Amino acid sequence: MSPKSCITQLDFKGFCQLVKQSPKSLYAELFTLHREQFSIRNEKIAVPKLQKIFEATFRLANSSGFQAMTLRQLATETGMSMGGLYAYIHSKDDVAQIIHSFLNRYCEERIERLRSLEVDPKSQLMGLIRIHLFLSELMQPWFYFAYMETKNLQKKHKLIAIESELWTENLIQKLIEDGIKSKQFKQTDALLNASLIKALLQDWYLKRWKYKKRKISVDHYASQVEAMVLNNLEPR
Amino acid sequence: MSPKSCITQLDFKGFCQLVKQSPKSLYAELFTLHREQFSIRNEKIAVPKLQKIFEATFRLANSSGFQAMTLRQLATETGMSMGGLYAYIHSKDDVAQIIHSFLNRYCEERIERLRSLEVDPKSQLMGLIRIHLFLSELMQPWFYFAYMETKNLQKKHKLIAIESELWTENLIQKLIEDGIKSKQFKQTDALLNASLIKALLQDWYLKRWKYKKRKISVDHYASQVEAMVLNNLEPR
DNA sequence: GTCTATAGTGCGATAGAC
DNA sequence: GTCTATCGCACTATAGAC
Repeated sequence: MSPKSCITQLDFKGFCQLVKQSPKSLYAELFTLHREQFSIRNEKIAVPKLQKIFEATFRLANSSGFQAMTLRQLATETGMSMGGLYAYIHSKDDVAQIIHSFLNRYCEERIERLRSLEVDPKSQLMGLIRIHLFLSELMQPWFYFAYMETKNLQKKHKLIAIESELWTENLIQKLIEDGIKSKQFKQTDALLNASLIKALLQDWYLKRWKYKKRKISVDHYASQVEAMVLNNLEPR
Repeated sequence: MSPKSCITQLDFKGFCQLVKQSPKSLYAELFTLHREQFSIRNEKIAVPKLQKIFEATFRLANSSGFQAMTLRQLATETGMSMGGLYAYIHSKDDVAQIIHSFLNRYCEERIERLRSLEVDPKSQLMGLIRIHLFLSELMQPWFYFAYMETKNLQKKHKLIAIESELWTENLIQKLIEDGIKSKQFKQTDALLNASLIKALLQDWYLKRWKYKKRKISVDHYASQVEAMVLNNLEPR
């Protein structure tokens, strides 16, 4: 797909073709990035096991909390033994830390790459909203986990998580400020508006169960958020 | 204060005078409502201890999760012994359950009482937004706890929590629909708009640390949310 | 690389003195 | 009503066979 295609006109299906992500490629990337943390050396063996481990972690942790999940449950759920599990993770907390740091690197890389496809502030902002929603749709359990389990992290990793929360917000804020300068947007509190937009983006992955039940697609949600944001930012 | 005073013109200070809540009255109400769950009979002794227990629970659980909090920590933090603690709670899960069900009853009662002070749909909606924000400001640790720890509850109590999430959303939805009928609002998807408004309301207590750091008051936040909602619902 | 078996820890909860 | 002391259990993590 041409890198010149506008994100603002992209739907979720098009987005998926653009990022070409499969479960296999995802966990291969995870294995490469965190190689030194695993005792396993053989990628062919590791990748499918990692997929099992992380998918089971999301099932268990996202339904009753990471702290409540025991490694015995995780072993049962993955069909592995306790000992087998420990070839892939050094400790329970390691799993949470890997999820957080992999998700951060993964998303920042994609956002940086895709958002440069638009030129004017308004299109860039609309593009960023779509990218964020589509990414969180593609990686919903990861986003949900990262949001709910941040406070279980050690202080060091907690600070990184907070920085990452503020990073997206900052991007949004800058785009609003640029839009005000170029008269596409009216004068307004850019930072507070950025926070409110962030809240709308996060609700998509925090309340997925609700939207799924109501059969609201991510494309429909994106267009509603875009409309709300524009109604609030554009001069009347 | 006169019950005729409009909520739409109320600030947080006025709201506090209206509900006349003090820590003591709050925990007295909690003791009365959950009397049968405590072994303690003497209210004079129980109320200050309950305050200590719940405030310590919020400190510990809201910073690193309820599951991670141990009863030994809670005992240290309250200056009580393990044995002493068990005169007030029958189990650790009891604490979470009491927080959830007390908060629900507490808020529903206040919302029902206050929201009837307005007449037209638009004012009612603005009033409901303010009441919700002010209540969550007054009881921030409670709201935060309820949001983050819902999934730790047993199935039975989890369902009640979900119902409560949908209850407010339903109120908002109905007010939007009424506003559409009375032509105050333009034709729009009332339910989806209600969800988005809910997300904005929840962000206030979920990201309190952020707003506090930026010195954004609940009054300012409320006016921004109101503006955003009206820009989106009113005809251009 | 994966298993079974188990060591060692720290938890929630209780019994009984005061 | 509150304390100290302790029980029994389930957990994380590891050692050693295969």
